[in-house]
Amino acid sequence: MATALNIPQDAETCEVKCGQKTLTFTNLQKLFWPQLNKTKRDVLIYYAAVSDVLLPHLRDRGLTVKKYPDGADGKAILVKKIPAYHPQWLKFCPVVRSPGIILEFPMVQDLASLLWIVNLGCIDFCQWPVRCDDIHRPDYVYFNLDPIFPAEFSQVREAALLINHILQKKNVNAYAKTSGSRGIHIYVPIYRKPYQREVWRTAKKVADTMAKEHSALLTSAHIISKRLPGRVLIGYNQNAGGRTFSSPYSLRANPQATVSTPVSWEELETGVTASEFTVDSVPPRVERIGDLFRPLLRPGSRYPLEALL
DNA sequence: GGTTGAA
DNA sequence: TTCAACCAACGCGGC
DNA sequence: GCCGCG
Repeated sequence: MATALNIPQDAETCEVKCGQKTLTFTNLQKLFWPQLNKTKRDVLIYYAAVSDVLLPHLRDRGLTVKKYPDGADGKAILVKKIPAYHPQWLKFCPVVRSPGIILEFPMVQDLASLLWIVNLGCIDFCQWPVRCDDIHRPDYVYFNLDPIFPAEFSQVREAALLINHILQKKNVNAYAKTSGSRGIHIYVPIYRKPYQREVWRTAKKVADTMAKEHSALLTSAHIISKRLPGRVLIGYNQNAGGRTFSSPYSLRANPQATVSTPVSWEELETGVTASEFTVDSVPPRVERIGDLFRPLLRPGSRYPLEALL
């Protein structure tokens, strides 16, 4: 059952009980998507509605927070250090950046933390691929598929299906979500053993091999000028240290208010588009089919990194 | 968007 | 009480 | 060492 947030339609501010915690929502009528007539209130209601499927993916992972004080078309402010005024129950993941310098990344451990961060003016969520108890060993390998002009989303789908087919031949199950804009993200859950660097090296090897063997469809070139037009980029560099991935079910700050949405391989075969998954359509979809990314949370669905080679 | 701290 | 300032930074390859 | 990239 989805979490419904009880905010009066026309309230400008509102106090909400979240278990023992009390949250104050502010500027609720602020238009975040003027063309869609969607407000900050709609963002809070969206995240509450999908919180059952979103929270397990965010749990124990550091986040980078992006604020959009002027809505989805406005400037974005990246906030790595949450200011001192945060509630005392918000949890952090301390990361030693260099000797004597410790950065504290916020973690969303419950609904209250999620909504407190959303109230800062946050639209999209980016999470670390590692959990805080072992910040050097990722939980998954990640490929970022992006169309290179004039390629379109249909080619990205085709590329995703090809990559899945190749991984299936290695008896590896992968999971896909729309990026929310023009691409698709592919996740392969791995045992937490190899260091980030090793995961990156393997991702590069896999991407380069696939691009070499299917050069009419794929490219893995890091340098933009070396990417052939009309191909699909299979990006591996997000596996490098210190990078974050956009979370599943994250809203995107684009004019359509799309959502980065897990999709099945069958859906990709029958031709879904990225634009059909939005702030309006995703909550009922999640109610209907649950979380297609749930296997990523189960220890039993993981592979040794070498299985991808 | 929210807060702090200076004017 | 008003108002400006602040709010990130790094790993990787290639050259 | 610096640039391009994300």
